[in-house]
Amino acid sequence: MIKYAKQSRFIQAVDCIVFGFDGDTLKILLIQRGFEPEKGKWSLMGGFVQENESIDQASNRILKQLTGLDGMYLEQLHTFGDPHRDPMERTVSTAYFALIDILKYEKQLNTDYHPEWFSLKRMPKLIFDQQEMVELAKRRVRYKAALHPILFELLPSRFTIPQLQSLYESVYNTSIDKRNFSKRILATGLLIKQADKDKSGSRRGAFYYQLNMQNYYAKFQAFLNLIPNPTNLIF
Amino acid sequence: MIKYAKQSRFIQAVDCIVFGFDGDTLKILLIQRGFEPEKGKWSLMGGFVQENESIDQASNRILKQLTGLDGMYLEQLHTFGDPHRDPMERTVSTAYFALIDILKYEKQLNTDYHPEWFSLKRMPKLIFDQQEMVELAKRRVRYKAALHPILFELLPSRFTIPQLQSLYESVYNTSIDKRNFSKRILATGLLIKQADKDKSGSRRGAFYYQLNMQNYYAKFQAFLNLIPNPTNLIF
DNA sequence: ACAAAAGTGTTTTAATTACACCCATGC
DNA sequence: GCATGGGTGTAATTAAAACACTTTTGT
Repeated sequence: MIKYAKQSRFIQAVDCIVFGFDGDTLKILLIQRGFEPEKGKWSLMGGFVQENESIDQASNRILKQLTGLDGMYLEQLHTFGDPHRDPMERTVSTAYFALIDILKYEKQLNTDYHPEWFSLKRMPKLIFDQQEMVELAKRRVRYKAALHPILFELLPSRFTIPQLQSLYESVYNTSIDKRNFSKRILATGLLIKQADKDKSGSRRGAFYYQLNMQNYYAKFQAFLNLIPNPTNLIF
Repeated sequence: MIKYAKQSRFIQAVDCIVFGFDGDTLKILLIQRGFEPEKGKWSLMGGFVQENESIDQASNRILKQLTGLDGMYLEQLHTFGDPHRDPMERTVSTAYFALIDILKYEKQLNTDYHPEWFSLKRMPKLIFDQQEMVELAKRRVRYKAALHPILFELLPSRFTIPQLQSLYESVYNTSIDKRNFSKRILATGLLIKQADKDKSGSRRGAFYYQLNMQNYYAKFQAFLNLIPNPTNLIF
């Protein structure tokens, strides 16, 4: 095949920022890097794009290989292309972020590469420019979650409104009035009330809800009001 | 230098979608591709990332080389990595979009590569997956402009409120009540009224305004209400 | 009977929408 | 003097925010 002459060719990498929620704290999944340079250091789930796969496919494959996880929400974040970001060799990396329910994927999580969940507040230093990737991913999640119902991806398929509220509160590091929160959330038409309750959090129990998937897909791209005072947010 | 063994290396490209406004219509800048494959076909401003530059730098360089334009608003859009997107050779392309005032850059526009402005409604077919890039860029601009004051990048430094309104109307393909529009826009605190008027559009003339750059940078990342009924928008 | 979390309704305030007339000017 | 686009104010409506008490139930 004729090829583009005299052009440089680079390694194309993918790095995945996996956010998880365990019902209490927002966490990030890290592994110990399996090869040089920086072998053994805490790192994002990363790898190289192969000849026969798209970068979207590569991100899914790499996540699956390193953690056993698949089928989760995964979105392209940004491409990092500083010529010196990887000291070994020029590497362009496209970062993706994923959102999962830690408990749901607990059994699926493959421990070959010793993945660990870290609280966002107590993360180790990461290699290369991965700290920057994580900062951008955090901002993107906060930004997007103010308008779109992505945080449901962090919860089990059945969840309670108090659980949902505590998730929003931890993402925005704020406290929200529960009367207004439940009004706002129910007004989206995204939730279907279940007949039974989660009794683990209180004596009285809180009703379970499930997503109305029809409405979820239909309204996903629209602007929803999911948090108080969105106009005052700066990212 | 030791390198990553046995990994594929790909061409890394950049494609730029340049949106421009001439006071009347929202347009896109295209050139006739200067090399094979698809030589002579209408195309985005594209090129290859070099050894010594970041992809952000490459996007600026390529725009400058092909059009003479620099210093405009330029933002990374998305990275396209389908293995067959370029039939010649596996190429990963990072798309950027730019926003400029067509008239302001008219003199700076270099015609070596025969760039032409096309109305978004009457665009020729583009090569590879560039149509998809343009669609995504249009959606991104509409999305972002509903919340952030990016459309000012399409206007001269001095502009009138009717001009601004007609820009919003053409981006959202709608008509907006002028009383509400001017209230909304002035309420942002982004505009400084000038003493003189633009007499070109009417006998009476419309006052010029300029951006308050302090407030512009300060509020750029915040959520602003710039269009009516943002909650009803679907992108 | 009481502690602990769930659930709910109303008032107040703020934001958004709808709507119509006068103004300035060049011809 | 009239046609053309520019500029402005107010009332009505809707959405968001503030706020407190009752319910359930395990101990």
